[in-house]
Amino acid sequence: MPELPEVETVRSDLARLACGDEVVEVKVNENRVFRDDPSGGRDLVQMEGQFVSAVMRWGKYLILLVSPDQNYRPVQQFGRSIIPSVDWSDHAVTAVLLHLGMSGQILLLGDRAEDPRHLHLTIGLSSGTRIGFADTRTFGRVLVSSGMGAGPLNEIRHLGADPIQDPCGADLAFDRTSGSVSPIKAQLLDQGRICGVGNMYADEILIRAKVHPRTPGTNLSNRDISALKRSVYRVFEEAISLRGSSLKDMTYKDVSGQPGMFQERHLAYARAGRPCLICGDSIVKERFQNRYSHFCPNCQKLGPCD
DNA sequence: AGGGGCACCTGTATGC
DNA sequence: TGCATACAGGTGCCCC
Ligand SMILES: [Zn+2]
Repeated sequence: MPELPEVETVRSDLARLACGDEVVEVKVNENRVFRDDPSGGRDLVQMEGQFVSAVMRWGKYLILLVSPDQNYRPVQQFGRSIIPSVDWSDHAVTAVLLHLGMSGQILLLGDRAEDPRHLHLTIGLSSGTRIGFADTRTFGRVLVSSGMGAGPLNEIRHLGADPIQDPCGADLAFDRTSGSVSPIKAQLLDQGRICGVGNMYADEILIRAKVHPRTPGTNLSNRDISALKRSVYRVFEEAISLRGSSLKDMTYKDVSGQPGMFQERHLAYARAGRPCLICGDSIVKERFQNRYSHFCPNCQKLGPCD
């Protein structure tokens, strides 16, 4: 599943492939990807003839900046705090937002005869490169942002701190954690507090911090909060360097179809019944809010008394 | 206000 | 073999 490290891997590959290229052709095969786009995809088609200025990311959203000016580049293209602070109101720039949902893939396409199934959208570039958006479960979506100017894009205004993009991302993200009774895992999954964490990385963060997923925020010590912050960085930085996690189902692969390698470092996710790599006890799998949590009942205790 | 529940979707795996 | 069911889960919306 594409979460922050997978989307970041796609972002950096796509930036290398597409920056400076002209959008020659936009082809739409499946209108449902535009269900949240006010123009139903027409605005994207009208970008033919414009140029890719940058490929950015906030949480699990990919952000393509497209401009009629071939030489325009946003000031902080490779820096941090891009979305909240850069003022591009003096440029003719449009942001295209892509969310991969559960099974969305950005793919570097080859021969047309070998196009994959569920290819909903293709973007042809002047270099000859064809970029595809394929998505079997169709939870992914694409939309052209309505508002550019100072401050965040309207459509992702609700997102909280991005722990990698924001200089103090994890500090910002955890400032309200111990004031809420919500289970810590629900707080990690809340994109309005910290964005980019999904079910898989939530479990990997929690087991490294030795915190039980159902611990209410109000029961967390300062030590727990510090451990959680450190785990967020540890997990995301290592997962990005290993190009994300690809499981058996291969719902995530990179733009060239290659798997990531962070799944080999998993301590909890998809390891139910196998030994905890810290203490040897069996990892358990437990229903949690329409998903599953994977954790070690010995390393991650719920209360002070058990 | 904020938290819980659910719809959306389809390929794969499992059970009878 | 075939049909039914479970499962994977991010997001947004409804409801309390
Ligand atoms: Zn353990």
